[in-house]
Amino acid sequence: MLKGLPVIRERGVCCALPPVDAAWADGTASLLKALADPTRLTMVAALWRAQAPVCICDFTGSLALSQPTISHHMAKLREAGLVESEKRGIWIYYRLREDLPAATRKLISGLVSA
Amino acid sequence: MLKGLPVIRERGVCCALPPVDAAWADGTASLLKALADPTRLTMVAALWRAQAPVCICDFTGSLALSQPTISHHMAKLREAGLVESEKRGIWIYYRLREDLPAATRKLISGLVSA
DNA sequence: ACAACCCATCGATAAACGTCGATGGATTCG
DNA sequence: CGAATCCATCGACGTTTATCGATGGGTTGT
Repeated sequence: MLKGLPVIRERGVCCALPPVDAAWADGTASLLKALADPTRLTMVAALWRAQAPVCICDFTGSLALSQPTISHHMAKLREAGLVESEKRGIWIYYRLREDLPAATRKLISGLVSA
Repeated sequence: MLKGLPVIRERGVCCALPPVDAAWADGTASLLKALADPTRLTMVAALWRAQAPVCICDFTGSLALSQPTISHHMAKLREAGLVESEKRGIWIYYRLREDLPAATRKLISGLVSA
Protein backbone atom coordinates (compact mmCIF):
# COMPACT_ATOMS: atom_id res chain seq x y z
CA MET A 1 0.00 0.00 0.00
CA LEU A 2 1.41 3.34 -1.05
CA LYS A 3 1.41 6.30 1.25
CA GLY A 4 1.92 9.99 0.83
CA LEU A 5 -0.09 10.45 -2.32
CA PRO A 6 -0.45 14.00 -3.54
CA VAL A 7 -3.63 15.67 -2.53
CA ILE A 8 -5.26 17.28 -5.52
CA ARG A 9 -4.75 16.87 -9.21
CA GLU A 10 -6.14 18.65 -12.19
CA ARG A 11 -6.74 16.97 -15.47
CA GLY A 12 -4.42 18.08 -18.22
CA VAL A 13 -1.94 19.64 -15.81
CA CYS A 14 1.31 17.96 -14.95
CA CYS A 15 3.46 18.69 -11.93
CA ALA A 16 7.17 19.43 -11.94
CA LEU A 17 9.57 16.63 -11.08
CA PRO A 18 12.44 16.89 -8.65
CA PRO A 19 15.20 18.28 -10.86
CA VAL A 20 17.72 15.78 -12.21
CA ASP A 21 20.82 16.92 -14.03
CA ALA A 22 20.86 15.61 -17.60
CA ALA A 23 24.66 15.52 -17.86
CA TRP A 24 24.80 13.51 -14.66
CA ALA A 25 22.25 11.07 -16.06
CA ASP A 26 24.14 10.64 -19.32
CA GLY A 27 27.50 10.15 -17.68
CA THR A 28 26.26 7.81 -15.01
CA ALA A 29 24.29 5.78 -17.52
CA SER A 30 27.42 5.36 -19.62
CA LEU A 31 29.35 4.11 -16.64
CA LEU A 32 26.60 1.70 -15.65
CA LYS A 33 26.30 0.46 -19.22
CA ALA A 34 29.97 -0.45 -19.18
CA LEU A 35 29.36 -2.51 -16.06
CA ALA A 36 25.97 -3.93 -17.04
CA ASP A 37 27.22 -7.16 -18.53
CA PRO A 38 28.01 -10.39 -16.69
CA THR A 39 31.32 -10.86 -18.44
CA ARG A 40 32.55 -7.32 -17.85
CA LEU A 41 31.29 -7.40 -14.30
CA THR A 42 33.22 -10.60 -13.72
CA MET A 43 36.31 -8.99 -15.19
CA VAL A 44 36.00 -5.96 -12.97
CA ALA A 45 35.39 -8.07 -9.88
CA ALA A 46 38.40 -10.22 -10.66
CA LEU A 47 40.60 -7.17 -11.19
CA TRP A 48 39.28 -5.62 -8.00
CA ARG A 49 40.14 -8.72 -6.02
CA ALA A 50 43.41 -9.46 -7.74
CA GLN A 51 44.88 -6.17 -6.56
CA ALA A 52 47.44 -6.79 -9.25
CA PRO A 53 47.59 -6.71 -13.04
CA VAL A 54 45.94 -9.69 -14.69
CA CYS A 55 46.94 -11.09 -18.06
CA ILE A 56 44.26 -11.14 -20.74
CA CYS A 57 45.09 -14.76 -21.42
CA ASP A 58 43.89 -15.63 -17.92
CA PHE A 59 40.47 -14.22 -18.73
CA THR A 60 40.46 -16.05 -22.03
CA GLY A 61 41.36 -19.22 -20.19
CA SER A 62 38.79 -18.85 -17.44
CA LEU A 63 35.73 -17.38 -19.15
CA ALA A 64 33.96 -19.61 -21.66
CA LEU A 65 34.17 -17.12 -24.49
CA SER A 66 36.28 -16.68 -27.56
CA GLN A 67 39.43 -14.59 -27.43
CA PRO A 68 38.00 -11.81 -29.64
CA THR A 69 34.98 -11.55 -27.37
CA ILE A 70 37.16 -11.22 -24.30
CA SER A 71 39.20 -8.59 -26.06
CA HIS A 72 36.04 -6.77 -27.09
CA HIS A 73 34.72 -6.62 -23.52
CA MET A 74 38.04 -5.44 -22.17
CA ALA A 75 38.11 -2.73 -24.81
CA LYS A 76 34.72 -1.54 -23.57
CA LEU A 77 36.07 -1.29 -20.06
CA ARG A 78 39.06 0.64 -21.37
CA GLU A 79 36.85 3.04 -23.34
CA ALA A 80 34.82 3.61 -20.20
CA GLY A 81 38.02 4.63 -18.45
CA LEU A 82 37.84 1.79 -15.97
CA VAL A 83 40.98 -0.16 -16.82
CA GLU A 84 44.46 0.40 -18.13
CA SER A 85 46.91 -2.01 -19.67
CA GLU A 86 50.60 -2.62 -19.93
CA LYS A 87 52.45 -4.83 -22.33
CA ARG A 88 54.99 -7.22 -20.93
CA GLY A 89 56.65 -9.30 -23.58
CA ILE A 90 53.99 -11.43 -25.20
CA TRP A 91 51.46 -10.70 -22.55
CA ILE A 92 49.22 -7.75 -21.87
CA TYR A 93 48.22 -7.06 -18.30
CA TYR A 94 45.15 -5.16 -17.25
CA ARG A 95 44.30 -3.54 -13.99
CA LEU A 96 41.73 -1.12 -12.67
CA ARG A 97 42.88 2.43 -13.18
CA GLU A 98 44.39 3.96 -10.13
CA ASP A 99 42.95 7.38 -10.85
CA LEU A 100 39.34 6.25 -10.80
CA PRO A 101 36.97 8.89 -9.41
CA ALA A 102 36.15 8.22 -5.78
CA ALA A 103 32.49 7.71 -6.63
CA THR A 104 33.35 5.12 -9.25
CA ARG A 105 35.66 3.29 -6.90
CA LYS A 106 32.98 3.29 -4.25
CA LEU A 107 30.41 2.03 -6.72
CA ILE A 108 32.59 -0.90 -7.73
CA SER A 109 33.47 -1.62 -4.14
CA GLY A 110 29.81 -1.74 -3.20
CA LEU A 111 28.98 -4.03 -6.07
CA VAL A 112 31.82 -6.46 -5.59
CA SER A 113 31.38 -6.88 -1.88
CA ALA A 114 27.64 -7.39 -2.15
CA MET B 1 53.03 2.98 -14.72
CA LEU B 2 51.79 -0.34 -13.46
CA LYS B 3 53.21 -2.01 -10.44
CA GLY B 4 53.07 -5.44 -8.93
CA LEU B 5 53.41 -7.42 -12.13
CA PRO B 6 53.57 -11.16 -11.70
CA VAL B 7 57.02 -12.60 -11.78
CA ILE B 8 57.19 -15.54 -14.11
CA ARG B 9 54.96 -16.73 -16.88
CA GLU B 10 55.02 -19.77 -19.06
CA ARG B 11 53.79 -19.75 -22.60
CA GLY B 12 50.56 -21.64 -23.14
CA VAL B 13 49.74 -21.75 -19.46
CA CYS B 14 47.07 -19.52 -17.96
CA CYS B 15 46.68 -18.66 -14.32
CA ALA B 16 43.50 -18.92 -12.30
CA LEU B 17 41.50 -15.78 -11.69
CA PRO B 18 40.13 -14.66 -8.35
CA PRO B 19 36.83 -16.55 -8.20
CA VAL B 20 33.70 -14.60 -9.12
CA ASP B 21 30.26 -16.05 -8.58
CA ALA B 22 28.42 -16.40 -11.89
CA ALA B 23 24.96 -16.01 -10.36
CA TRP B 24 26.08 -12.81 -8.68
CA ALA B 25 27.39 -11.51 -11.98
CA ASP B 26 24.16 -12.31 -13.80
CA GLY B 27 21.91 -10.80 -11.17
CA THR B 28 23.99 -7.69 -10.68
CA ALA B 29 24.32 -7.16 -14.41
CA SER B 30 20.54 -7.33 -14.75
CA LEU B 31 20.09 -4.72 -12.07
CA LEU B 32 22.69 -2.45 -13.63
CA LYS B 33 21.15 -2.89 -17.05
CA ALA B 34 17.85 -1.65 -15.69
CA LEU B 35 19.62 1.47 -14.44
CA ALA B 36 21.97 1.94 -17.38
CA ASP B 37 19.83 4.34 -19.34
CA PRO B 38 19.63 8.12 -18.93
CA THR B 39 15.85 8.17 -18.94
CA ARG B 40 15.45 5.40 -16.40
CA LEU B 41 18.21 6.84 -14.27
CA THR B 42 16.43 10.18 -14.29
CA MET B 43 13.22 8.47 -13.28
CA VAL B 44 14.87 6.65 -10.42
CA ALA B 45 16.62 9.79 -9.22
CA ALA B 46 13.36 11.74 -9.34
CA LEU B 47 11.53 9.03 -7.41
CA TRP B 48 14.36 8.83 -4.90
CA ARG B 49 14.19 12.57 -4.29
CA ALA B 50 10.43 12.88 -4.41
CA GLN B 51 10.08 10.61 -1.40
CA ALA B 52 6.48 10.30 -2.55
CA PRO B 53 4.60 8.65 -5.38
CA VAL B 54 4.93 10.41 -8.71
CA CYS B 55 2.33 10.35 -11.46
CA ILE B 56 3.41 8.94 -14.81
CA CYS B 57 1.96 11.99 -16.49
CA ASP B 58 4.56 14.12 -14.72
CA PHE B 59 7.33 12.11 -16.34
CA THR B 60 5.58 12.34 -19.67
CA GLY B 61 5.31 16.08 -19.20
CA SER B 62 8.90 16.61 -18.12
CA LEU B 63 10.94 14.22 -20.23
CA ALA B 64 11.07 14.94 -23.94
CA LEU B 65 9.85 11.52 -24.97
CA SER B 66 6.60 10.05 -26.18
CA GLN B 67 4.14 8.60 -23.73
CA PRO B 68 4.65 4.99 -24.90
CA THR B 69 8.39 5.39 -24.45
CA ILE B 70 7.96 6.65 -20.91
CA SER B 71 5.63 3.77 -20.20
CA HIS B 72 8.14 1.36 -21.68
CA HIS B 73 10.95 2.59 -19.46
CA MET B 74 8.81 2.49 -16.36
CA ALA B 75 7.83 -1.08 -17.23
CA LYS B 76 11.50 -1.99 -17.33
CA LEU B 77 11.99 -0.56 -13.89
CA ARG B 78 8.97 -2.53 -12.68
CA GLU B 79 10.26 -5.77 -14.21
CA ALA B 80 13.58 -5.16 -12.47
CA GLY B 81 11.71 -4.97 -9.17
CA LEU B 82 12.69 -1.38 -8.56
CA VAL B 83 9.34 0.40 -8.59
CA GLU B 84 5.73 -0.28 -7.73
CA SER B 85 2.60 1.50 -8.82
CA GLU B 86 -0.83 2.39 -7.56
CA LYS B 87 -3.82 3.57 -9.49
CA ARG B 88 -5.65 6.60 -8.25
CA GLY B 89 -8.58 7.51 -10.42
CA ILE B 90 -7.23 8.43 -13.81
CA TRP B 91 -3.69 8.61 -12.62
CA ILE B 92 -1.10 5.98 -11.90
CA TYR B 93 1.53 6.77 -9.32
CA TYR B 94 4.92 5.17 -9.13
CA ARG B 95 7.38 5.01 -6.31
CA LEU B 96 10.52 3.11 -5.45
CA ARG B 97 9.67 -0.18 -3.79
CA GLU B 98 9.95 -0.04 -0.06
CA ASP B 99 11.25 -3.60 0.17
CA LEU B 100 14.31 -2.98 -1.96
CA PRO B 101 17.32 -5.02 -0.86
CA ALA B 102 19.67 -2.98 1.28
CA ALA B 103 22.43 -3.31 -1.31
CA THR B 104 20.17 -2.01 -4.04
CA ARG B 105 19.05 0.91 -1.94
CA LYS B 106 22.63 1.73 -1.15
CA LEU B 107 23.58 1.51 -4.79
CA ILE B 108 20.87 3.96 -5.80
CA SER B 109 21.71 6.23 -2.92
CA GLY B 110 25.34 6.33 -3.95
CA LEU B 111 24.47 7.06 -7.56
CA VAL B 112 21.93 9.77 -6.89
CA SER B 113 24.01 11.69 -4.40
CA ALA B 114 27.11 11.60 -6.59
C1' DA C 1 -24.14 8.88 -23.18
C1' DC C 2 -20.43 11.28 -24.82
C1' DA C 3 -16.08 13.50 -24.85
C1' DA C 4 -11.70 14.06 -22.74
C1' DC C 5 -8.00 12.35 -20.43
C1' DC C 6 -4.54 8.78 -18.61
C1' DC C 7 -1.90 4.88 -19.63
C1' DA C 8 -0.49 0.07 -21.17
C1' DT C 9 0.20 -2.76 -25.10
C1' DC C 10 1.11 -3.85 -29.98
C1' DG C 11 3.68 -3.53 -34.32
C1' DA C 12 7.35 -1.50 -36.74
C1' DT C 13 11.98 0.34 -37.46
C1' DA C 14 16.63 1.73 -36.90
C1' DA C 15 20.54 1.48 -33.85
C1' DA C 16 23.38 -0.83 -30.58
C1' DC C 17 25.12 -5.06 -28.70
C1' DG C 18 27.27 -9.77 -27.97
C1' DT C 19 29.35 -13.27 -30.22
C1' DC C 20 32.27 -15.61 -33.41
C1' DG C 21 35.84 -16.88 -37.28
C1' DA C 22 39.45 -14.97 -39.90
C1' DT C 23 43.30 -12.06 -40.30
C1' DG C 24 47.57 -9.80 -39.10
C1' DG C 25 51.01 -7.50 -36.09
C1' DA C 26 54.17 -8.21 -32.31
C1' DT C 27 57.16 -11.06 -29.56
C1' DT C 28 59.65 -15.04 -28.12
C1' DC C 29 61.59 -19.71 -28.39
C1' DG C 30 64.28 -23.12 -30.85
C1' DC D 1 64.89 -17.72 -39.91
C1' DG D 2 60.63 -20.34 -38.87
C1' DA D 3 57.15 -21.81 -35.72
C1' DA D 4 54.36 -20.78 -31.94
C1' DT D 5 52.05 -17.74 -28.77
C1' DC D 6 49.43 -13.60 -27.45
C1' DC D 7 46.19 -10.21 -28.66
C1' DA D 8 43.67 -6.39 -31.24
C1' DT D 9 40.91 -5.47 -35.16
C1' DC D 10 37.70 -6.50 -38.96
C1' DG D 11 33.51 -8.32 -41.03
C1' DA D 12 29.38 -10.79 -40.32
C1' DC D 13 25.34 -12.46 -37.98
C1' DG D 14 21.43 -12.77 -34.89
C1' DT D 15 19.50 -10.58 -30.73
C1' DT D 16 18.25 -6.94 -27.95
C1' DT D 17 17.08 -2.12 -27.32
C1' DA D 18 15.05 2.58 -27.72
C1' DT D 19 11.82 4.92 -29.98
C1' DC D 20 7.54 6.06 -32.15
C1' DG D 21 2.46 5.94 -34.01
C1' DA D 22 -1.72 3.58 -33.55
C1' DT D 23 -4.99 1.26 -30.82
C1' DG D 24 -7.91 0.21 -26.94
C1' DG D 25 -9.32 -0.19 -22.06
C1' DG D 26 -10.42 2.43 -17.96
C1' DT D 27 -12.05 6.58 -15.51
C1' DT D 28 -13.91 11.10 -14.93
C1' DG D 29 -16.46 15.33 -15.95
C1' DT D 30 -20.32 17.34 -18.60
